[in-house]
Amino acid sequence: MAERPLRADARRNRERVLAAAAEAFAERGYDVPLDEIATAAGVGPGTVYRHFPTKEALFEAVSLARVQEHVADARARATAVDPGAAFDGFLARLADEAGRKRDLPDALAGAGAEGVAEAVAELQDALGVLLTRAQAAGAVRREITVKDLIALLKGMLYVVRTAPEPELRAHVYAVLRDGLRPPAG
Amino acid sequence: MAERPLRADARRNRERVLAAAAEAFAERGYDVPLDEIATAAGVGPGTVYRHFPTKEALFEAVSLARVQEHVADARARATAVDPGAAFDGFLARLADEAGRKRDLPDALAGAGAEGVAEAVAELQDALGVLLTRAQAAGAVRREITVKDLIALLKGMLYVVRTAPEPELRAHVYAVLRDGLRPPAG
DNA sequence: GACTATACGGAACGATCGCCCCGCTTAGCC
DNA sequence: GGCTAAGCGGGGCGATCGTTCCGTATAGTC
Repeated sequence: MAERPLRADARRNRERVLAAAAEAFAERGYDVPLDEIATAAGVGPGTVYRHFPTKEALFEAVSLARVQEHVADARARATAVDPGAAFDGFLARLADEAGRKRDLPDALAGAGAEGVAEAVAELQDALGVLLTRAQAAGAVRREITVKDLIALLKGMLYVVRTAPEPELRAHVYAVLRDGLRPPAG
Repeated sequence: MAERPLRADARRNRERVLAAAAEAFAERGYDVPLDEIATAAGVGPGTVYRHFPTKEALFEAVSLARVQEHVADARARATAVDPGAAFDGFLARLADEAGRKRDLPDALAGAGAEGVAEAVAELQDALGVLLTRAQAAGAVRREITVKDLIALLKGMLYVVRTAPEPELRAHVYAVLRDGLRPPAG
């Protein structure tokens, strides 16, 4: 165990690779060749493999960071005075982020990764709090489960990713938000 | 021009390839190796290329058929007495179909194909009729455009494709349907 | 049944890409 | 400054896959 600390250059390179990968995956999805990520990081492919055993592992590392970011966001909103607004705020931020990060839907899908699945579970918990509170406040229909919600979010992210027009996005968001409200009649 | 008619075996093989491709794309998306499609069709890869200049062309042919199927469906519902029900029916059928056809979202996306884009335009027209009538009947909120609707449909198809549980699908459908209704207040 | 254009099958080519190896460089330490 | 282990780079291997080529088979025609 007792992991020896990384050499300074190694740590720097690891970070560069992560940053380059985050950007590359965000812009072009999982399909970017690994060599391109390496080049963007100013590093050889071998170096990437020194830090991440596999391309998928690299993707997972990036996904993990992405998901955890939103876990933190959800937690931060968990105690807001207005549960409905807190819920909406989370959705809005997620939608906004998705416009810049092509890989967000895939990250949420987990792709069968160990650590990411755990983070998604955390996200479920954190989102569950937001959801339950919003439901209790009458801002969201009651039969929706956290799983439903995450599925819907993935759908929204997918739409946003393939449709850059802000107006269209706004409509999609509005439909989702209103669809989540308790039915009128 | 004056295309000479295909030889009998050629026409049979062409059809087999199309059928095999439709099934393969439906189940596994665009990523199925072409050789597998050929094998499933009981044909060599060369034969596939005799009928379709490129793998993408084959995919487009399949997509075209898929989209046209729904164009026909939309048109058939255009004159129904209850515009709201007609609209709902179209949505429901589309959602149902998506469960069995992984490639439907991509087909709708058009993927930059000549003929498919045209079919999607037709779908827009046909859907536009359904939409306008549903809006006039007060069954769908007015600010939604056909483009919004198609984007939302793509999102729904994506969700359905990645989530096999029927209950979850039903919830997603319900949220979408209710989100499309005119807001209560 | 023979002839020919059409079509078929599948081996092989080339490009792409994930991943590994190994000789060279360099950080960390005395 | 010298020593050593950690780290680096990039050439290259192997697998996958789209596509092509060409010798063989067969439908269509007389």
